[in-house]
Parts: sequence; structure tokens; C-alpha cells
Amino acid sequence: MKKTIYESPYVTADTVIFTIQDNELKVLLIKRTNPPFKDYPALPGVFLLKNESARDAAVRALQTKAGLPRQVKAGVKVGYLEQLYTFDSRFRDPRGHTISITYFALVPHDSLKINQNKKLQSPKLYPLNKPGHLAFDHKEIISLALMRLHSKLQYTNVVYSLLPKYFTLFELQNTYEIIFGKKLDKRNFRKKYLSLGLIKSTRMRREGIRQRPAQLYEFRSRKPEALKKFF
Amino acid sequence: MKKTIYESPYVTADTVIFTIQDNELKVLLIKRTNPPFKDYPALPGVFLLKNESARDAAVRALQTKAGLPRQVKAGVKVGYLEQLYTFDSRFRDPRGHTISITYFALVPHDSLKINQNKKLQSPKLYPLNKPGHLAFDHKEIISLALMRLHSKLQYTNVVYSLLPKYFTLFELQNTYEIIFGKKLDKRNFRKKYLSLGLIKSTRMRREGIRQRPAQLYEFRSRKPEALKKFF
DNA sequence: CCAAAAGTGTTGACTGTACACCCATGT
DNA sequence: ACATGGGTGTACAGTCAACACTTTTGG
Repeated sequence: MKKTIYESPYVTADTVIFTIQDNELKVLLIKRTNPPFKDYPALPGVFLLKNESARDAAVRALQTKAGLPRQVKAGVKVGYLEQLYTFDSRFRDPRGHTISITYFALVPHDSLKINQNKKLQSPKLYPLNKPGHLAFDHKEIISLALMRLHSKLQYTNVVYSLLPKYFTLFELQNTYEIIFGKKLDKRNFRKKYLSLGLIKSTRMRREGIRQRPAQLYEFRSRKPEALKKFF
Repeated sequence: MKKTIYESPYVTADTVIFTIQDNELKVLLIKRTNPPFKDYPALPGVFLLKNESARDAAVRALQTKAGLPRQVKAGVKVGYLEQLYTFDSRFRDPRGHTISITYFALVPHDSLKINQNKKLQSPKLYPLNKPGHLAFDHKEIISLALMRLHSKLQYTNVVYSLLPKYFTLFELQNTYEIIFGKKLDKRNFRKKYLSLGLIKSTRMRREGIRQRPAQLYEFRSRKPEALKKFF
């Protein structure tokens, strides 16, 4: 078949995982142990195996490079995972033409247990605003992922994938504030969000802290859906 | 390098070109001359050449399979071209694992001169609603492209790429009506569209038809931009 | 009782939508 | 003269943004 005429480029899958930690939006990166870009931070990624789908490869990268638990496979622990874009410039990898099918993931911080293991490439959460150089075109990939995050939050319910099962309205509001980088009005936020019908209140309250306890809410559905109205 | 360990999948670029003809939204398809799926309609696509970018390959497919003129290269004649999605299922091509980086294009019908040539694979415009089987997963690709078209029209100015340089407000409105499949109110449409500031009126009018001549408008800019407000 | 966050309504500005008639031209 | 699409304004409803005080708890 064509293989004899056309020499395929190499194909990798790289994933941008976002999570919120310490009131900051962070990305999971590893440190490269081999050239090119040895010692630079990079997105966890792998070359596709024969007959492996890009999505499976993306998940495999999360397990083998970033030390995420196996359940990732079933989608249990990664709140959200979707294809982002395919980067295919001839010059993005000095080793030869390598296209990267990139993925975009959201994980609630409390379920992101990063396995620290000698065999892994020191996966760590990096704040987004710190400049610093990254391997390959990974900075560009992350900035595209950030744009995607912004727009997804505006017309879908995927915030659920950054929050634990139960959360307060303020924690929800805070998530938006961190990601969009601006303060929102508490009353307007509650009114609007409750009117979307995405969440329902539980009888539980967040207790044991020294203020008035807040009511806990949960999402009616934790499957991605488009909103009728914009958030 | 990795090539010895990982066997790359084949890589193709396939393009969904939309245009409006006879008050209908249509896609440009070719008829396959070889198995698999011989004689089925398919998106124009090619295997990537060594070191060729996917976008260049997509354009090459338009030229060599669909007979579009050379200017396509410079982006002159294709109003709009963007990457759509990468389809990578192991099973989409019976010949072996073949990933397809798909593109999404909009062309004004009057600048789409389809070259009919024995060497080409009978490119034709197909109405979108006709069912009929397509090669590979191309039906799925087209339906994703259609969704993308709908959303792009709502938050960007890319309609310009379906219209000739000068057009009447009614022609513009009609384009939206065809794509969204519903009638719009003339007065509201004009008010809203003019308030977006994307178009400006010219002194010219559409003459020689048997009604009152309509004013011709043109886009201020024919570069893709996101709208501040939704359309 | 004090600190800290929780919770709660109203108003004015703006935006979207529904709706009907006269106008200019070619035949 | 008539058929055809071109062109125009108003009123109501819904949505968005701005804004401040009382409540509940732990310490």
C-alpha cells in the first residue's frame, strides 16, 4: 500500500491537564530526561503504538509519564478529556516530522494523586503564568488549551470536572474567578447559576470551619452537556 | 529513533468544503475510483508527503482531487480554511490504521470553479441532506463540520467566506437562513447585523432585476475575527 | 462579642423579539 | 398596473449589572 510511496510522519499524543490548586490554575508537566530539550518541562506524551487510538495513547501517557492511577483508563478519575488540536509543523521536533494529537483534560485537584516514582519523569503541577521555556511547541499547545478552557466554561457544564462531588457555591464561583482572572458578583453569580439548573443543593453543609457553614451543592449530571444559554 | 520501535499509522488530510449553491448548502465530494469504497462519494483527501504539513496536504487534495485552481495555495480563493478534528480510530480504514487530519473550508460559490478533468475523480457538489452512503467515516466527518459551521457563524465573521465581495443584506440574511434552516425577521436581522459593524454599505446597487434595486454591502475585513457579541 | 464568610432583592440599562406597511423598479 | 423584493420603527419582555446589609457559626 501507500506506505511504500509515502513515508508517514511520526505520531504522538500529548495531554494538557488542568487542575486548580491553592487558588491557582495549574498544568501537569514532566521534566524531560532525554534530548531533545533534556531537562525542560514538557507535556506528558507518548508515541502511538501500532493500532492504538490517540485517546488511548493520551491516557497511557498520563499513566506512564505522569503517574496517574489506572482508573484513568475508565475515565473515572479524569473528569474530562477531549481532543484539542493536531500540531503538525515540520519543524516542531528536531528529530524529524512528528505530528502531535493533543488532548485537553480537567481534573479536580483532590482526585489527582501524582505518583512520585523514580521511573517517572518527576511530574509536577506548574502555575500557568510563570513564563519559563518549555520543550518543543508545548507552550503554544498550553495556550491553545487555555483558550479552549475559557470557551468550554462559557457554553458547557464542564466545570464539574474541576470540582469535587460536593462543593459550596462560593467554591464554584471561585473556580470561575480563578480561570477568568476576575472577581464576580456573589448575588448575580448565585442567581444566574441556580437558574441554569445544573446543580442541586444537598442537605449537607460544610462544617468545622470558624464561619457560618455553607450549603453543599452537587451537579445533577456529570456528563458534558452544552448549555442552552451562555454562562 | 523511535521509528524502530513504534510503527506510525498512515496519515491523511481530508477537507470538507462547504458552499452555497441554488439556495442550498452543499459539500464538495469526489467519487472514489479505487477500493476500498470504490465508486462511493468521499471527501477529497491525500496521504501526507514526507515533511508536508497537514494544511498543505489538504490544499493539495483540493487541487489534485477536486480540481480547484492553484490560487487556492495562497488562500486567495478559499475563503476560509481551518483544522477541524483528527479522526484516528483503528477501524476507519480497512487497509490499516490511518489517521485523518480533517479540514473545514468555506468558499463562495461564484469563485468555486470546479475543474472537470479525466484525471480528477469527478468532483461534484452534493446537497447535505441527501442521505446515501459515503466512504470511510466521511459522513461523520461532514456532520462534525456542519456543527462547526453552525458555531463559527455564531461567534465569528466567517460568513464573509461564503459571499462574493459585494452582496445585498438579503443575500447575507439568506445565507444564515439556509445554514440554520429557519427564517429570520428582516428588520431585526438588519438592525442587529448593522450594529455589529462588520459590513459597510457601498454606493452600488444590484440592478437589472425586475424589483427595486438593493444596496450592495461589503465586509470591512475579510480576515477571521471573533465577535464581541454573539450574532 | 468578634471575625469571617453565608445568604438575600431591587432597580435601571440594555438586548432580543414580535409585528405591518409603503417604496422603487422592471415588465 | 402589478409583481417583487427593498426598506423602515415601536413596544414589550427578558436578561444583565450594579449595589449593602443581616445572619450564622467558631473561637
